[in-house]
Amino acid sequence: MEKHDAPRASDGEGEPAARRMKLRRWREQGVDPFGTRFDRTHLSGQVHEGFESLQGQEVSVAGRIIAFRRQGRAAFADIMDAAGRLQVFLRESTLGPEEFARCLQLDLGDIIGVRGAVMRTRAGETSVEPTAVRLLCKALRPLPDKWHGLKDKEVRYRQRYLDLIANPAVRERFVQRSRMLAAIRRFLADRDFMEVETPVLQPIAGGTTARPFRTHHHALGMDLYLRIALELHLKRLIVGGLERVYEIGRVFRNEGVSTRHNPEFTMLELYQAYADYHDIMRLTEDLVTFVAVAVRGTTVMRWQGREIDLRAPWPRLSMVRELSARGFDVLNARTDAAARAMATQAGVQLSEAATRGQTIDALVEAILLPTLIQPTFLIDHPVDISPLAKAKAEDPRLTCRFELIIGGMEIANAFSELNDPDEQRLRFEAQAAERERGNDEAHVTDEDFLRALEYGMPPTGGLGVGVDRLAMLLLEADSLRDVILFPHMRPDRP
RNA sequence: GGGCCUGUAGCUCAGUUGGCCAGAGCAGCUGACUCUUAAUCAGCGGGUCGUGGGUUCGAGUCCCACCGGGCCCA
Repeated sequence: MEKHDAPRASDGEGEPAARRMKLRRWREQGVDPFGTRFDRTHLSGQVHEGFESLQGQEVSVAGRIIAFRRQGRAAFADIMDAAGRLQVFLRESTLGPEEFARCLQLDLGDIIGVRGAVMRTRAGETSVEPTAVRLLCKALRPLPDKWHGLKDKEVRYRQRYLDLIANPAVRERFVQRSRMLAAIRRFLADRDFMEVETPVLQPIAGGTTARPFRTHHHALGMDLYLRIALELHLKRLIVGGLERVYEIGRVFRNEGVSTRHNPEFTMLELYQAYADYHDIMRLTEDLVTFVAVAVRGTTVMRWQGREIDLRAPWPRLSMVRELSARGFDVLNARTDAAARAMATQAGVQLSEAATRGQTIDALVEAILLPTLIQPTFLIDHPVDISPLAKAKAEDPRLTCRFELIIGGMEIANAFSELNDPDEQRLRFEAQAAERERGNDEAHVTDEDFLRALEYGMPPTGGLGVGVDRLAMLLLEADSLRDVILFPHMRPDRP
């Protein structure tokens, strides 16, 4: 194979080989292609916004080259930094022939720092005309197509950094997600909630009904589980007198992957002593509208082709009454079997052992949820699917619990926390019986938690919010994968 | 778990009924150009057509299996 002085794609495996050759050339010229630091004075946005006062002034800017237009003894490079793009106007007469020639070795994707005067081109483009250009990082792979961008969803999720480089809207969405989290923290801080962190690795995974991930602690020689909820530790803190606590953290559930499910996702859970679930409903209304206005400046969202107005108050809807109104009086069916028959009739598949509560739950999901587009508090959950919630005094078959439904999605779940340790023990025992019957999602008895309750937990209202789903709504995303930076994917085969 | 769709150059895509069909644009390389901004102009290189089988004289194209991804449903 004939060797040329200039890099040729045909010499190796295409473009990466050409870039490797340029890498060598920079080194031969005494330039470290992976620089250390650069004193930046301005972001691209500041140059654009402050042009009037900056014109003619020297600034230092840095960023990735995303476009390069050669024009004889001049060239235009567009660089991208955290704030956006900025044009760099490279001229041989300003840089000198040697330095200019060097700049022509730059590739799309390289990261450079430049120092020069702020100016405007004849075409009116605000630019920096550098007297010095420094290579800060050589890119060894080419960027996605400059015009069509990066569309392949698999690559976008697996190599999110490329998505962020190529698609500004994606970057903006994650900036907004960050603002959303900040707004939640601000809201809770204003109400004297204290942020805490509790264990992810647990000997038993409780706080909800879900299948956990299992892992192993070698030194202790024991299996541990990744948490499926934050609940039980946070309630221990209420016992300990912290009174208003919250945690925003990752939980892990060993279930399927879809546009609305990711095996690890972010939960917000908060607990407020001396409150009940009615208080928590009002708090939830305030929280969600506050965050919506903070992030979007409005309570009106456009989501999956529908308009959703988050303005409070939101209706409270009894699930059992609602089902009953549609001819499914499951709660008062004579037997569990009769209850199941109603569901089957409605075309809902159930296991043979489904309890009345599970039957109601399945019917709600099939019949009610899809109709609840505007924010709605669904209340009156059966006690057997709510093992940690206080029962209603007026009907002990139901609990003081609500789920917030928006856009047909469960966004939040809350209740007046059960604080009677003996009652809690009975609930755990009922769950254990469930497990015996083969439901491996049933709640596991947590003796340590029961002991904590025996010391006394004040009446408490608790709330859990699916942060990613809330993000879908507020950021108007169709899929969870569009609000999670690195959604779960099967391992890529090399 | 079920159904539908999908995988061709670094990126975005086209490839008729199976037959000079392995292509285009961008990106890359060479050259020209000191105000471009999807720069332009001339030329050049680049492919295990997801993987493995099968049918056929002949497969990117048809069949089967597998791998990955997307959407919808339970």
